[in-house]
Amino acid sequence: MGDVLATRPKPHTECASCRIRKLALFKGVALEDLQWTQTYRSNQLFAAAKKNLYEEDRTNPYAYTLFSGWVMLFKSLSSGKRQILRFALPGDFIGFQANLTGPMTHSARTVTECSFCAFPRDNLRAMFFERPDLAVRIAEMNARDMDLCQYHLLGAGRKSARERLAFTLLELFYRSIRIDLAAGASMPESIDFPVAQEELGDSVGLTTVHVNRTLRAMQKDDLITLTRRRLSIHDFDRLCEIGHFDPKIVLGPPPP
Amino acid sequence: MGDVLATRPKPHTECASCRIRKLALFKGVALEDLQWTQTYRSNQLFAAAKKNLYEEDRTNPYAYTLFSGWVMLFKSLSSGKRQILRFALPGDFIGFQANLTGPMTHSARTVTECSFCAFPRDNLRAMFFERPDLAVRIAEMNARDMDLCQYHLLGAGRKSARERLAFTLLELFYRSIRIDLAAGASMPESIDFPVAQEELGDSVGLTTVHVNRTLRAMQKDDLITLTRRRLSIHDFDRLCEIGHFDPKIVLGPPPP
DNA sequence: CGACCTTTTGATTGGCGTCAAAATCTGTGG
DNA sequence: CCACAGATTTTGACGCCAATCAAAAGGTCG
Repeated sequence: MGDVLATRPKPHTECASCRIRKLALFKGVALEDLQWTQTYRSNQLFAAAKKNLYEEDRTNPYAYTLFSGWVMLFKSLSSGKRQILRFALPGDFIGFQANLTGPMTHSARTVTECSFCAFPRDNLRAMFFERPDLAVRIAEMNARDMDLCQYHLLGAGRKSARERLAFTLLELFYRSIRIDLAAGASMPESIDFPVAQEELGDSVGLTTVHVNRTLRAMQKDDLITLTRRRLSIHDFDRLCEIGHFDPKIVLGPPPP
Repeated sequence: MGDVLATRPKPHTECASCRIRKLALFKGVALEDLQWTQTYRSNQLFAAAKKNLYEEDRTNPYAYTLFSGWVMLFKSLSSGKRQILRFALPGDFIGFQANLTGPMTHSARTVTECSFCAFPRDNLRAMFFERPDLAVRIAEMNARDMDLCQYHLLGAGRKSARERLAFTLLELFYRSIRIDLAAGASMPESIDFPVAQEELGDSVGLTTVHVNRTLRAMQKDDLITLTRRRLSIHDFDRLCEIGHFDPKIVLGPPPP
């Protein structure tokens, strides 16, 4: 509810923010142009883990580019059930929606500590008209998010528990290493994985209990290991097949 | 598969296309500007019911504005299972996605006879840069589609069969009367409903058999009637409550 | 160290899927 | 206008995947 966003200037590694800029909204934008957008944005913000950024049905004056940390976006039912729509990772743009001045259509909450930069939402339209390249870029980023949403709809509607989890684990794995891969690093076998099993369940449409049983079974089959906030994938090929996942979904087509 | 799109110049009512223009991509665009876009688009096209417009994983040179008829967009699994992502209704823009030159991320197939206008996809980017207002409009339409997709994800992940069907029936009802309502007509009690129960199932993530049983039960409870391609809604309030549906989702906030 | 999460395990239930077949509708050609 | 094939809807019996209920076992952090 009343979790407010703090503007602490301290706990943040400088280089993360810099690396992100190369992938986020301003990818490929010249430096002087970045100065230009300063007029449209406020300062860098920070939030602790498990803080609400904004809530469904309430207005929120900002949209954000996430610099570091994981955020979950979700919708809730009056019954208390919750569906996570997607996890936002560093570089993602969140809070953009059709009705820029109306109430939010979903809630956002930090999973880990996060840092981001906020854009006043009522400036966005003006900014797009002045900078069509940014508008196109937003449209494309949004289309990518849409694509992911459709994959998850396919999963929730038509896949078994194991298939859904395989897909989601692979998706988060590849998304989380994408930045490093782009920088030429080799593929790691494991990643930091700050998502609790309850949140995994809310993301794929299963109960915590069933998520636990299914993960356990997948571990016994030597597909993955998932312990104390760390995810290892042991058999990419088999897991991709089970989850109907193709790394290209996240990484894009391989360069020629 | 090889269902090709015919360019028949005949069976089409003129006024439908005209009404649609007021809601579609070019809503509020001056007439002379519409001429301008002629250079970017090809002629009006027609297709019979149950024809494929384009297919997942294959490239398709066009994006479309639908003028009349219903189209279903869906993803398939190798197992043959299918998930309908959304139904496109007159005025909707289809075939836009993050990777404009790459293969389609989903398939499209006509439900009824349809007419539409096609845009060469590789011109779209150029068009957006020349006309930022259209880029913004695309971004907004896309964001609205995204919002709907998220509602369906919530449904497939967290709602019961009856709740999902209530939502989808109401959504299609309101979307289908939206154009007439905007023209000042009063709310009808029933609409043409060309969607088979199998397709309803593929849309909400249920089997045909269970869709049938659930619809039947909802009819017994005097909520709806659904026979021979016609949907009547008898108790809007109760159905909205069951489906967690708010007409504002489709109609937007009421004018002040 | 103690309160509170998060994970794990067991027992039981139930909503929806699966399989099968009949009934009804649709449209197409004779 | 009827006959017939194929599509769509309807009904019944049965099974299973995942939900629910309950509680123990770790982990984490003040």
